[in-house]
Amino acid sequence: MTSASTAPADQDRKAPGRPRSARADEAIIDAVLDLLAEGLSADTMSIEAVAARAGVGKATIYRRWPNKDALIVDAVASMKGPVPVVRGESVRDDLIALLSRVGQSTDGRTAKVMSCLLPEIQRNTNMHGCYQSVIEPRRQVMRDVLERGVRTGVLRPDLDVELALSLLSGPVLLQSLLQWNPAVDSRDLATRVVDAVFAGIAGPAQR
Amino acid sequence: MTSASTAPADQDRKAPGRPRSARADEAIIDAVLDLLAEGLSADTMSIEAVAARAGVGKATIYRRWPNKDALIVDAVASMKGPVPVVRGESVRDDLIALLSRVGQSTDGRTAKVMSCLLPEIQRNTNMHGCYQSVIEPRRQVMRDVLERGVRTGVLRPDLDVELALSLLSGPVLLQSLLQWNPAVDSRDLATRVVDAVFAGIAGPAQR
Amino acid sequence: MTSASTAPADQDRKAPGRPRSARADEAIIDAVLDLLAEGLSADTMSIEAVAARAGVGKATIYRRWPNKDALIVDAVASMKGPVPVVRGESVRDDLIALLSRVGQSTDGRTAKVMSCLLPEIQRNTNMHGCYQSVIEPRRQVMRDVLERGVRTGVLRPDLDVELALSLLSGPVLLQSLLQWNPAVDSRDLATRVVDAVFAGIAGPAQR
Amino acid sequence: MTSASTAPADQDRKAPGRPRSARADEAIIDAVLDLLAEGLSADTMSIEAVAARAGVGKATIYRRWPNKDALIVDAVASMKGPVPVVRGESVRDDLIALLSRVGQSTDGRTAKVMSCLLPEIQRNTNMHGCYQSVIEPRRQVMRDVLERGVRTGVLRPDLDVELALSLLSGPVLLQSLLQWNPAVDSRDLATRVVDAVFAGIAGPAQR
DNA sequence: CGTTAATCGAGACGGTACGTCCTGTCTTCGG
DNA sequence: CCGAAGACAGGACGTACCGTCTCGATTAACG
Repeated sequence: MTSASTAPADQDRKAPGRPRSARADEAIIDAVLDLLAEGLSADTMSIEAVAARAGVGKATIYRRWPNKDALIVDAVASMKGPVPVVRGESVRDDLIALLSRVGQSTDGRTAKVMSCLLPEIQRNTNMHGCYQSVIEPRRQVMRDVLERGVRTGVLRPDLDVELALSLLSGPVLLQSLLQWNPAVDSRDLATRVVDAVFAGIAGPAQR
Repeated sequence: MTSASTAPADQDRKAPGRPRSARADEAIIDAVLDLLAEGLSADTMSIEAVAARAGVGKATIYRRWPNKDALIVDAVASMKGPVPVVRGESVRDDLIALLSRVGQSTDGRTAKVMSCLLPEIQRNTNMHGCYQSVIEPRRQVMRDVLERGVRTGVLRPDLDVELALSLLSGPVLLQSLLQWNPAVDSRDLATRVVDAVFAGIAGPAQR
Repeated sequence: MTSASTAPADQDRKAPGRPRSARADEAIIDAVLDLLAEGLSADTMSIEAVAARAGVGKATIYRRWPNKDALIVDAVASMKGPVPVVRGESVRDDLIALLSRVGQSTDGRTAKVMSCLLPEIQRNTNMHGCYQSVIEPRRQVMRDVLERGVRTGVLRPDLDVELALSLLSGPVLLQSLLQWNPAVDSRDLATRVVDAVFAGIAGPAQR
Repeated sequence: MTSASTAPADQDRKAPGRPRSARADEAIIDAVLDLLAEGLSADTMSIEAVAARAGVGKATIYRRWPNKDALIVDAVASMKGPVPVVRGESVRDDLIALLSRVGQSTDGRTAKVMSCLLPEIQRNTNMHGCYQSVIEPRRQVMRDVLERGVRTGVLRPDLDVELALSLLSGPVLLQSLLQWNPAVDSRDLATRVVDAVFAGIAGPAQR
């Protein structure tokens, strides 16, 4: 996933010279996440600070990533961990479980860092690769759940899956992005969103 | 609205010396919007570039705004124009009208600039004032429409208005933020979102 | 003399904007001379160290001089002080006086710094301006003395003045450049060189 | 002469392992001389460029020389070739012959490189070894010629040999160092210097 | 003939300095 | 007093080398 990963099977030829230090990779990624968690934005964070924190020369960073954006993309991607797996029984429970993970993580700093990712994407062309590696796989899991729901009749047969994807993830993402209310419980919000989207908001006069 | 605007009627005392040039104000705001429309982010945009584009000295900018963030907030706020007014007949039509305006504008550059605003808010404390002056008024208009819907029975009597606000604006904002599909028509998306949220996505097996 | 000297009479138009600080000029030159006197060579000396020592930003240095070489040339030139004036009575005494000053100065650091100048000249094209501003004026003084000697008959009527210039200054400069023997007294060496060049080294068998 | 030359007779123990490549030695020295001849100074020349030009790893250079200065000293020393031998008949002709070689060589690049040597000596302590191996032997040859001249009566009996050494070599070295006039013929200059120093420059009024 | 050990090329390592650019403040001038 | 122009101290940028190190692959002489 890391752009600098020297896939050993890419070519049978292995690279000459001293191999790159895995410890440096870790230290750099860790330093980026630390600094992001300390509240620095992607632009405020300086490469020099990353190098100092990681105990690494600047060149060691620039050897691996062409620019700060690529570095941050990789750092964030590494933090997200594996793509979640759903239980596959209840469509509603699966959706709640998936949405609960948005903007939350076992690791404390994940929550702070995650919201740095989306903003950069739309305004920074270099960040578009991030979408592919991080966001899209998770969207695909949710898409699968929705299609299963259509097949089993839990969801409307004429459902626009992409639209439903937006209906569900939009509100949750917006909350984590803008943190209008940081006290909101992630699981509780997810439950309320799923239920409301399932049932609709129309009243008696509408039907 | 401009934080530095020396409202002449604010005090009976008139300012001594040369009054500030209104032309400079306009030129500066215009330059900021131009640069944002050209794709620069709030951080990439340098004050020096704004000054050069506006044909103005840097001091003239710093005399009016304490820092770059405040300048951008004002620039974006000035661009959004007046708070929209709804027709007040059909709740559904009013919601569609409001959501259609998100991420779109008569002015071509508005669409590009708007999505620069939200990302900055949650990570930049200086930007929180922006929320108050730009976003919240528009949320209030939609909140009013939703409450009217509850009263008239078009919406559920037990509706959580804030949640409904998120359900409706989340998907639309997310689309404009991430521009997953730039070809999406703004009005069409708004219509589909409103209808889906009204009716819900649950299928026959669910009921 | 300073390349950055904003000659006020150069144009009747005076520069707009804030004028350059004379204190910064002095502080920078002083820092360069200090560092050179501490034994750093022209290459070992870093611009960053100069800026730190002078309490000045790097940009303030680069605004005045295009590169390190030009800075050093100016620093050394400023140190040499005014072109010496001879008494004009005895040709021999004038030559001894002029040669004594080579590689020596009342200021302690001058001696250490001076020898940094010549080596750079021949190998660094940027340094050629230094020759014009520092060395050549002093050569001209000695040239005048020699021509006076030819007119008064103290020196041969067919004397090649340029060659004599080399005969006299070569040995003295070489001593100061290479410091083969740092204990050599500057005035004593000058006296012995002048007398030997006057009389020649040929023995009885030669005449 | 090479400081790193593992004299095989130095110890009876011969080194185990793969012996050092003589081709690498040559290639490195050659690359240094090439780069110097291309106008790079001792400091401008980077070890990395030497390694690249020589087709050699950097470690192969650092295994042989402790630093750049030592490398350059050896490179220049190797270029100077053997100490010249004089014919021993005419003192004047021998001196002219010796001085003509200063700053000139059959090899085209020698002339360019030689003047890089002296400047470094006096300001770079690491270079002092260079004086011993290159310059002093040549000075000794000239010293012998001068002492022979004193014995045979061609030169003054009370001649200060060291001073005479400076009188003769100073002007010639200075010319090659500063290249005030690159068109000067080396042999012609030597002749004029020797004759002038022999005869002195004093005129009729002096005697 | 296989072991051993120093060599080779290549290049990554932690650093330092480069020269450029931008920030937010200041200092001058003319209007 | 305002406006423009621009200098100021500071600091991050991305590049280039430094001198050291770590690789796999040679390349001899020794056992």
